[in-house]
Amino acid sequence: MVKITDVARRAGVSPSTVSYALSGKRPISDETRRRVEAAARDLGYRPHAARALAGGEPNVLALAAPLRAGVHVPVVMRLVVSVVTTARAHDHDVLLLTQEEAEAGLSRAVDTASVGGLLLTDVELHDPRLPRLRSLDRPSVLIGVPARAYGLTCVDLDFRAAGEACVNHLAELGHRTVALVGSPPEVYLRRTAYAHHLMHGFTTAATRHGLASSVHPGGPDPATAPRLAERLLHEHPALTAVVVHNEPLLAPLSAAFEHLGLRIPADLSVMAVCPDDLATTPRVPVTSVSLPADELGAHAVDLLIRKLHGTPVPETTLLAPRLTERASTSRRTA
Amino acid sequence: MVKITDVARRAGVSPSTVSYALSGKRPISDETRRRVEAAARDLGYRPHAARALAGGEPNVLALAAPLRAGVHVPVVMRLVVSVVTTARAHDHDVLLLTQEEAEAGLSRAVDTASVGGLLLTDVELHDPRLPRLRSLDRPSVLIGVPARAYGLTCVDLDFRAAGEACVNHLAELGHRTVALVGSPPEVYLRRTAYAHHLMHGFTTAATRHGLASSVHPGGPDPATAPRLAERLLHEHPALTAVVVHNEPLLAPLSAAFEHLGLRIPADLSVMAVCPDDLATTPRVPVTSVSLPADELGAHAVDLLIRKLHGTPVPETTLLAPRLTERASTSRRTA
DNA sequence: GCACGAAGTCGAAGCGCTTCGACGATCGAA
DNA sequence: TTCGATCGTCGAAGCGCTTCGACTTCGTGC
Repeated sequence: MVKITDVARRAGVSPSTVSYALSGKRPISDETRRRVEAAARDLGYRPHAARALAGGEPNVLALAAPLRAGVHVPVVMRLVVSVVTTARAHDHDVLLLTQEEAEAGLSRAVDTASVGGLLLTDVELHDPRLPRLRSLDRPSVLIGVPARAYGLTCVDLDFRAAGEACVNHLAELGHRTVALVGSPPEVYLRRTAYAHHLMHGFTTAATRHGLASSVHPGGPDPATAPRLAERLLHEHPALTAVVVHNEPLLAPLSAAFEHLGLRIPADLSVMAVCPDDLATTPRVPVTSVSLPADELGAHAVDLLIRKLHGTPVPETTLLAPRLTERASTSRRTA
Repeated sequence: MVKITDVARRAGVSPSTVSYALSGKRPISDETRRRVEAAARDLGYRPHAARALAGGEPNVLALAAPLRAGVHVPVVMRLVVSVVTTARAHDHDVLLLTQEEAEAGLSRAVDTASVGGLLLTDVELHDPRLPRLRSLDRPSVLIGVPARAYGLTCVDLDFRAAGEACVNHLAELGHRTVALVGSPPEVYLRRTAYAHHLMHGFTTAATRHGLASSVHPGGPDPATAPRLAERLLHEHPALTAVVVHNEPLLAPLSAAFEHLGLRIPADLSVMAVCPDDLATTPRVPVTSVSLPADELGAHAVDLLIRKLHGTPVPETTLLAPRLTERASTSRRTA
């Protein structure tokens, strides 16, 4: 392993000069800097973790991504990838924490490895990790907005507005009875923030528009789609529009409705809240509010990096929902 | 932050005694050890990364999981989770590296953070990361078996045997014309190890049994399933059995065949190589060779930890394929 | 021509921890 | 009783790096 003294010797300067030349924290003559840089390059010098010890900036972020039951894996994965990629762009690596020891894991990560900041996903309204998080004096960013966000930095899609946007769209199209097919029950039982906010927005907007509305957690298993479709139609005969906030169910549910003889959108309008590419999977492309997992991850990391630099950042950043009309929604005809 | 001197002061001993008491590397009287442990507990002491600097064991593993096009995300995620979980059980954390800078990332990880060992997934037959890996003198484990595995430690499902097992099973059932629906083309273009080995096993066994066989890369998009089903039947009129090694395509492809009027297994036997729970997704549960992602991740970490401890480990570990008969295969009747 | 500040460099200290070499105490064996 | 071995503990060194406080040159203004 090539160390800073090796570089110093080769460049004919002292270690501290190498440090300054490489970090730019003190003025160094062009001549010297060039020699140092050349030496570093020739030797393949890469600074060692000791940097963190000696007061250098830590360059690892911890990502707490508990993969809990009921979350759609590909979406989480996209988030993870965008986090890692963005972190790399800022010259940081990512330490991955999962379910196990969620709370203790945070503390451990903070001082065991040279973790500079924390990123939490799958945030619950009353997330048990928050007290620990507040007590740790490390910058952190939540991907998701808990009930009490005071003093925390949060980013998320504005799920409440997303729910409202769906209902507004359907109300404008003249629909009077709408249903939300949401995440699996366990997601609501945990009071997962995003699911809660979306449902809240959906219900509120429906009430405001005077629509009849109902909410149905959907199983994660696509095989349950046909049964669910039947149940919806049976329990709500006047139903003319469905909002699906459940990725694995979207395509099979659309198919199931068509199987039951409903034409989309003529007989039933379908909307979704999901990543854009999923919205085009069903036979009829689905009008949807985009779930920008990549953007969320990138934004979260950007904020965290800013906090690491001591730049003040907004407390809660909500990405405005983007609704894209596709072929699955139309004016109510029935 | 609580440091070792704090604990030492509170326990009324010197820092070195604390270190020894906690690590057990030298005999310490019960009395003293208890006091030290109590002090550490009271103060909430957790050792800092400096440990690595001073010659302690590094406790971070790097997981290089390039999420390349065409791989089935949920399977990778399962692998990742089992790696993280198992690593935690061994008191290690996991640094996640993705696509970007695959090769440089390895080197960086090794000396920037206190990474003790490396785990590579998505291994290609002639993986460009291998030279770098060999030059780094850090223990590593590949999840996947490249063409030249000499001097490396690899773990994987025995995909070759898996391919053979499928064909053997079908041959025993009297099938004479079989097809393999494989991973997306890009996976083969990269010469991804697992896909290659499975195809190889499939083809070899088919030849040995004198079966007519064909191989068809399958798109990742479920929507392409109906077309693919038609094409298969059209190009191979005598086809009576299909092996699917393509998770997202399994259910839609089964459905597509049934849609075309084929009864499974009466008219067409279907097999899969996939995680067990996916095999039960299609209407007719599919006879399958299990893809034990959890086991693979756990095993890989176990091996890596053993290597970190200096224990010799086998060069290549191949998990024997486990074939489970379900309702989708039967004796050829046609 | 001199004092003074800026530019450029260096040496040394210290980050939190482990580990090596001592050192006193205790104990059994001679 | 004495000697050596063992046990339990401590102090100090050092891991690779950053940073602070000098110190030495210069160039500039008067």
